[in-house]
Amino acid sequence: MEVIRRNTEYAIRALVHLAANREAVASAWEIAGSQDVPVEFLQKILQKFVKRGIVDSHRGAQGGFSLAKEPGEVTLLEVVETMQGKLAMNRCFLGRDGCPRSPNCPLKQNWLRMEEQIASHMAGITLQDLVDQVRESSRFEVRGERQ
Amino acid sequence: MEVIRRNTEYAIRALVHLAANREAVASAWEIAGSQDVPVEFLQKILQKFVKRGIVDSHRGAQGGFSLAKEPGEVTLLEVVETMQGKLAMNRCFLGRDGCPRSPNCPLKQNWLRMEEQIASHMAGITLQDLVDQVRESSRFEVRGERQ
DNA sequence: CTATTTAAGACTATTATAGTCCTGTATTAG
DNA sequence: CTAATACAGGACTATAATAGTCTTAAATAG
Repeated sequence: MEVIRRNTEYAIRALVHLAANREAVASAWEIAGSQDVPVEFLQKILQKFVKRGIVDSHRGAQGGFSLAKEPGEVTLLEVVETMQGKLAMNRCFLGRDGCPRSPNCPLKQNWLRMEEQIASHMAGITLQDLVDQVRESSRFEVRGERQ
Repeated sequence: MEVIRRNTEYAIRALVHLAANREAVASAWEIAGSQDVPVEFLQKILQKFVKRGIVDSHRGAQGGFSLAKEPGEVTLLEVVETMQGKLAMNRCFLGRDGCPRSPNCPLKQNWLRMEEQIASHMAGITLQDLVDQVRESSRFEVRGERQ
């Protein structure tokens, strides 16, 4: 099973790109190219972040997208939830109006605790952290490759 | 997003049923009825646990299924993994043979840590725990309902 | 022998995700 | 003012994953 969806992964990569080139305005086309994402799809994705106020958009020639906040202030949790909503271990399905077993469901509390664990873990990671880590590791790579 | 799938939920309920009526052999039909699960579908599900040695099956008249292990020895993790495989936050998709960004992927370690957290949480819960919790909470209910 | 019940695989239906396309509107360079 | 650029948004299609059904075979209790 897979928790993080494709478009969420795309979103993260795009935002890391924006965070790395802070100040600059990058077009969807440019981002898509550098991050291996279908352009039209990426546009859709970025729109969600614009609505959430995480990304600014600039129409017209020389337009594009830029981060609306400091990279240190955008958490992975926000990004993931923007794309796929609140992560749930299990919203109980049976029963039209909520799970009929709900009162004595032995798992509810456990699922909730796991959800909280993941959420708080994600809330502790910011775009800035990701940018830093990428820089760190690519420094090694470049050194290695230079002869 | 939803981590636990429908059939996994069915599986858990079925196993809790078997754990609660330890020793007894219950037919798929009986379990399905008491747990609101489509019978044929449940059969498919139980087969997986038979193969894993978690459930014993008994063919023929008066046959059915029974737990092959002590309820305290079957963990939620085993159950979930039997149904949906190892839980992954994100197996990176791009690239035929693994993610090309892998070397400097800023998230890999984070995803792994989260996966471990969830897995160890689930490994700490057994069918016995679930049965106990159900008994606990239904005691209240019965009391409440008896006028 | 016959009812019952699991085993197993093929098949279908439904839903979720991924991806495309088209039309419109704002912006800006010239 | 105009043409080119680039986002906005909705409709549409494709693909894949999940859920669920059906059919035939094999085992076993009585």
